[in-house]
Amino acid sequence: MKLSNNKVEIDGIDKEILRYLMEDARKPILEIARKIGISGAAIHQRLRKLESSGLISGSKFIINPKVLGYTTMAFIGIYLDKAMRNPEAVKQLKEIPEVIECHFTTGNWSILIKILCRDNEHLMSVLNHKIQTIEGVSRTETFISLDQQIDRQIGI
Amino acid sequence: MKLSNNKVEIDGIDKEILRYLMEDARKPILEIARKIGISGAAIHQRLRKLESSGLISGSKFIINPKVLGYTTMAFIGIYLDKAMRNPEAVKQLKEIPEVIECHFTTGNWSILIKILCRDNEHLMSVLNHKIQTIEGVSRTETFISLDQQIDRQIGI
DNA sequence: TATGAAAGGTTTCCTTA
DNA sequence: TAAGGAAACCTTTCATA
Repeated sequence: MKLSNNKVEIDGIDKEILRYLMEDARKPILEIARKIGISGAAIHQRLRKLESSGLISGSKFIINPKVLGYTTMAFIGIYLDKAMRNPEAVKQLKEIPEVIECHFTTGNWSILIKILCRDNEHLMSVLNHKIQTIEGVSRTETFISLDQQIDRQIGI
Repeated sequence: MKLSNNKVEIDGIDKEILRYLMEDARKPILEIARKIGISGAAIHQRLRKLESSGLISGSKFIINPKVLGYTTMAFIGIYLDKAMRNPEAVKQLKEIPEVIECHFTTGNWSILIKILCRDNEHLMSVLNHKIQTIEGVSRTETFISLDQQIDRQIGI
């Protein structure tokens, strides 16, 4: 149900279903159905409702980049020239596969990105040859993530 | 196959399977099997291999926090007193449900976190009553994400 | 909002190349 | 070591309450 403030209302059963599937998207629906005590078809119907409300944006297999040799994660604050149209810079950032997040932010920087590289040498090369060469990028500040301690979705 | 440099070697079929499942974790395996031209059982066997290599860390339903009323994302750089043991601060950050990422970083801050709040008022309350009250936190710098333009996994 | 039933998909095991 | 067939179980949709 969609409330006037545009939030979606979900009940305890919806939450229970989502908590299982947020942990493991391929958990058998019938297994969840037996734990909750309703039919599999009822769960499918609720999932369709949650999908059309926009609460569920999809499902993903999560791959571990370290196993592919991507061991260096970094945040980069980007200063853009006043003259530069931000959307053009973002368009170019999208072409860089190492860039995995990009945010327009308040504060000193115009843009904050998260990037994933094989090692420090690769990071330096992406900075010098891909980020710094984008038109309008005047300066960057790099923060390497030495260790990620928390990575989760909002609790429901 | 695990190479001496600890990277895992995957072939074109593995990549094709993963590309489908990284987009949609519940995509029918038999549908993928028909597109690739091998049996469903062969795909399951490859997925088991990829799981035991650690390349696949699991699967998740992705929920859209905006639909639950969480519209304000922010990054917070945290300065810790020298005396403070960082792991103790992280332990306390894990208890704050709004904190969805936490990184030890190089640079000015000890810790960089990403948080998800309902609105600016909620953000201010988390900062003042939850983050700043952690022992050892001396100062914070907040960057609100006005708009996230890129959010993806590493390409394979 | 929930159900049973039916058609098709998942997953495992065993066998084969 | 990688692939396929078969069997038991699960998913998904539909008609229906």
